[in-house]
Amino acid sequence: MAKNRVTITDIAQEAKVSKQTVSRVINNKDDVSDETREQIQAIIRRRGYRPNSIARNLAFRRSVYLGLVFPNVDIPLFVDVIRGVEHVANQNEYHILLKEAGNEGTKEEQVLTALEDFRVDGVIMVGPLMPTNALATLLNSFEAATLINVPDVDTLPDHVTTINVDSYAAMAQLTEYLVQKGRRRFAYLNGPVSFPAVARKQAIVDTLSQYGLQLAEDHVLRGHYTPEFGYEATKTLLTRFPDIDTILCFDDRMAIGALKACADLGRKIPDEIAIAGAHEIPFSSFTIPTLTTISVPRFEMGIVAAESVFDRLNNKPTEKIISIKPEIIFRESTPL
Amino acid sequence: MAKNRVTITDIAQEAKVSKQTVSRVINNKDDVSDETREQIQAIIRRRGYRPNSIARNLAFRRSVYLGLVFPNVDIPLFVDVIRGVEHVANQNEYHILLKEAGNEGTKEEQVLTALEDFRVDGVIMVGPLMPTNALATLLNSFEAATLINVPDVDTLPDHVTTINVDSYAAMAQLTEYLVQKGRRRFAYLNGPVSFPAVARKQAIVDTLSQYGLQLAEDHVLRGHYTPEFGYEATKTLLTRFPDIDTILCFDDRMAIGALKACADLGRKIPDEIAIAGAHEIPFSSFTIPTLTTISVPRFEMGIVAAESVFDRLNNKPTEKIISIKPEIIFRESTPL
DNA sequence: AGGGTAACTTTAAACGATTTATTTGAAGTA
DNA sequence: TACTTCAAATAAATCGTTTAAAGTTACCCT
Repeated sequence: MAKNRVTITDIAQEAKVSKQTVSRVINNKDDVSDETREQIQAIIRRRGYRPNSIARNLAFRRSVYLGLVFPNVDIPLFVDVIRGVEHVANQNEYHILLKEAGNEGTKEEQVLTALEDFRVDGVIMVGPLMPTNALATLLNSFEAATLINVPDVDTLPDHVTTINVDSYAAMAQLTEYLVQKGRRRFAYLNGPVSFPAVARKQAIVDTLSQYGLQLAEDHVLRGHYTPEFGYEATKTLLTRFPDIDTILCFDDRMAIGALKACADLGRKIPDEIAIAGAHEIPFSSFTIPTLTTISVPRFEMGIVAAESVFDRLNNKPTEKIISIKPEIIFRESTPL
Repeated sequence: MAKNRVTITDIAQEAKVSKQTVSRVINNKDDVSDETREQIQAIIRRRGYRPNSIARNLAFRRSVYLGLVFPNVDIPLFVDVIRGVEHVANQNEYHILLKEAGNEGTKEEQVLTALEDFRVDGVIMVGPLMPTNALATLLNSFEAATLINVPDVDTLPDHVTTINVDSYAAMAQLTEYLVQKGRRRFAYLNGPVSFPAVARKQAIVDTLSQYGLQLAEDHVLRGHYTPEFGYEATKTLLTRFPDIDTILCFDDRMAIGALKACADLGRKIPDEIAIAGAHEIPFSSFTIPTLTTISVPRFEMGIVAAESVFDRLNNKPTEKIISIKPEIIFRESTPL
């Protein structure tokens, strides 16, 4: 039960010194004799005193909080990014306030406002969806902000760092590879609206058109990051367009559903149909067949994001735009 | 950039009223005339005033924070439990402070102490590993605490709620089913030390012994929740003990590795070897063959955990010990 | 007109720390 | 002795809000 907690005043009284002397001891400052210091420390230990962080944060002007905003905890980046951020936050003795902003960005404003109320020192936001200029205004309230996967990086204020995965380049490279292997009829299972989702589709379209090919609109389906969607979508596509020879997926989870659908339909992978995913997950090298995927260094993104925030807070020079190169991992689901 | 923020004093000055009147307006209290109220609200809107939550929390004795502690963000329960907790926290206008305590529980004390410093109103802790009596002492600092998956529930203080999955019952049922299908030589891929890990193994041992069978110690390997471990462990086991006919896994991720290993070794599932996992993941119905698994209602656990905390905070009557029944989902990886 | 009451407002004191002066006392210097 | 210097400690103000108590009107009633 929340007991009546010991305060700095209690300690000061018992030690027969002023609160300020106690405060000095707590914060390891000078101007306290060794004798007094030890005596106060002994009392603190004995009484089990722990300074109230809320009061402390009010007096400091630092809150020691970092806001971490995801559209949804279900997105592919979530676990690894949070691991990276936690790691760096711990090193800096910061704490993480976690928020969901909704898959359609509906709660973004509300969430940022709440974080502002808590005077978080910095914000890391993954995949914001609101208009960039409105976002820029909201972000003005924070000393440091880092956005992951966001378009229009140029129009953002100076104190905002952006980290983008170069989704376009990776998908273009993968598409080109498959075209050179003789693939002609591409389909794309797209994810919920997001910046990388748009970029990747554009990469496919552009690359195909360089070869005089095209990605038909009815070969593109949009859905969630689930094997269920991948399964159903693949069945639908292959029923309607049996000559499809390549299915690119926004996410490995979808791709796993696609693999299963092909297995159920008796379509050979990769001979008849090539399949590739993205956002490597631990399972993609354990599927049957193993899955070709675009690997995004998610943990590193979390690390870099958090570091950029702390660099801002400490007025260190920081890059404003950070681009991360994904890597294509070729496995059995695409032709050699 | 952190600009100089508008305070309640600024609003009071501009409205030519006292801070307290403004406070009343903010908190929707009585004793303010409609005229004054509207006027103040207008000023608040115009100046973009937002009350400082830190100062607020200091004045209230509620922090509006919930601490959420996991051993690691990589554990099977993580994403769904957090979703559940977030959901309920949002409804109550609470905020989540997320903490990792380490897979060996090394940081548990440190983390709980930090949460105490922040005066979180309640704590939800998943899979604590420290000795129960030490834990009980630490939890005394909180008004409400809920533990998920913890042994020795009886020795915990009254204000602590525990939520346990009845891992023992489910695993016993599954084992019995497989024995009745004629399986005799069981192996078990165990997870990192945790309460459910211990309980499930015991369930296998006990059930087998009822049938005069036993789980040989060298048929039990321990490792992390990864397909890699499942893969390697399965290969090791099947090489050393080719007559194993059942591999039970602590987690679906391991089981997926086991499936792959059997495929690589040319062992037929389920005819030669039955495989089952636990903690249903989205993929387990998309593996080839599909995976039999013990399904734990993780999202509901998050919901229930958060609700129990709020019930405590609001002095509503609450159950002290909540037991959750997992469900066995039979699929292709075990005999019909 | 006096008293009572309701409707508002204001003053002042928390909340629990830090920060900014200021004071005290002892030691050093000329 | 008188003056400066420095360390050690204290007092008071501050952070931005709420809460409790006191104060002011205005209105109604007899």
